[in-house]
Amino acid sequence: MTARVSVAPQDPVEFPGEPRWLDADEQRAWRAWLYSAQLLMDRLDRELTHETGISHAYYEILVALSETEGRMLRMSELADRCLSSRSRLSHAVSRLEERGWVRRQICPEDGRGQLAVLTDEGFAALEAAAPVHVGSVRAHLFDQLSPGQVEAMRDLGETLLRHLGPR
Amino acid sequence: MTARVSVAPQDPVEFPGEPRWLDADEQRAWRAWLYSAQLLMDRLDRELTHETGISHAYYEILVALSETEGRMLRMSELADRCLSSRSRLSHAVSRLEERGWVRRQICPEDGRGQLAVLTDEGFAALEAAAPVHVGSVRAHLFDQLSPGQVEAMRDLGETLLRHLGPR
DNA sequence: GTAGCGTAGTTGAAGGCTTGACTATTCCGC
DNA sequence: GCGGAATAGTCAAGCCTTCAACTACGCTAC
Repeated sequence: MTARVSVAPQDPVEFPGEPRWLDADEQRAWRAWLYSAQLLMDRLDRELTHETGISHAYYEILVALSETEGRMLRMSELADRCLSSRSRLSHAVSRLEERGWVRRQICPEDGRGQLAVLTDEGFAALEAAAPVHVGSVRAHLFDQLSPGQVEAMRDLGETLLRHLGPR
Repeated sequence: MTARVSVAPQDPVEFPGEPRWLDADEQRAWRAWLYSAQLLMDRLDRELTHETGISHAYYEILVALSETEGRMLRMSELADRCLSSRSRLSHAVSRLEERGWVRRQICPEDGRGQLAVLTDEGFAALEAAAPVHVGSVRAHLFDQLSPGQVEAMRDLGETLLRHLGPR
């Protein structure tokens, strides 16, 4: 993490000069954010996987598909929505195909493209998993926060998204 | 159904009946948090790995060791501080050992235990990486936020940690 | 029509992570 | 001391992700 190690006055190319180290308050804020984010994601993923056999990554794919007209999306569009690389998504869809939850279909408008289509079995699996996931998010996130904190969380997230966000 | 082996000393969550679904505001807050957290972590890890060849996971191990008296820790203590499983840490330390940055040492007080010790080379690698990491955290996090937002971030993180947190 | 380039998506190898089993050691009650 | 339970750590198998090719198609200009 942000160790306060002193460094020789030699300039690394991209980050020249002595960096502005984090002060004690920033340290504390950063660690609290990092630890809580890691623990929360880990917890949600574990509970979902354990109760339903669906990892959070797979869950996001199923959700993204279920929210579209026709329950289908181009592979790259799906990858973008899931914050996933093309390659990663391709592998993941292959594994979902093996489970019978998604199938591939050649895209009519663009011969290069593929459509990932959510099957009825896939939708049923999602329906079964959704209450578990919502339960976890409530228990470990919303039930722990005041309305003001929820508001702050949204504000924080949206501010960061404006900087990091999809282009 | 599932055996539900609870690893953490925490109540397993029950998911009875119809869940309390997220309303539109909660949805929005949740997605903003989730996406921003994923993007930020991904960004920090990528920049660090790209500039220094050290992944964020390895960086955390080096930092944890560097902050202790004697720059050494028991394997399990190190795993806890890095939010890592024992197995994962054991693998990671093996790879850090191959790089010459950490070495294992039998624990004098407990024959079962191992100490992970940060070498001088490891400390030097950390010194070189630290400015890069701090630069990323500043650029993508603190430079984007107002003082009030930083305060809110700390509050949020600490509130969640009280619920999820270690022991 | 075809050359050249950009885009969409897949693939395979390499390596990291997780799970569960396994060894070795210590602790504790007798 | 001794036997059983608990603890520390490692290891192997399998899954997942990444990276760097690679195939296939579309678009534009000549």
